[in-house]
Amino acid sequence: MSPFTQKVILMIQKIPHGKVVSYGQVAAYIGVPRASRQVGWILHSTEGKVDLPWWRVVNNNGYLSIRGNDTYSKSLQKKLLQSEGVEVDGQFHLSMKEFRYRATAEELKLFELPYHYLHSVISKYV
DNA sequence: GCATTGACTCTAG
DNA sequence: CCTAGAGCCAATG
Repeated sequence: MSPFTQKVILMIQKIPHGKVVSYGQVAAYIGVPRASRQVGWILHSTEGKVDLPWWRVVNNNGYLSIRGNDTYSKSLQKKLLQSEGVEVDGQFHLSMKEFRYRATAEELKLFELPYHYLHSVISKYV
């Protein structure tokens, strides 16, 4: 397991109950701002193998973008989100404005991001 | 090493 | 609000 993968997992595990983040946000928070697709890729490849709140990761416009139709599906993701208070509509859409988790500098400390970069990603997700 | 593959994102129109 | 297209980069074979 690469350092990148470990950071992705760690970041996802920090998402609080009842909140969501986007794939790109996870990537940005660990210091690789354009690696959103890899975050999705990792989530797919580790499904069922790693203990992490995968359902709290959605795309940046608020839609659930999990692809699976069987065990891991949009329906399951919707159910899990709603069970923790996140409202998801019939189009599998939710309000990022309302439910997005915003990390603080303190919470991102372990990723050792350069000072100016750290503050730019924090201000990016207001 | 090279090509392919995405649970992505951003911009333009 | 929607669609198309380009860019993205870790993981795989």
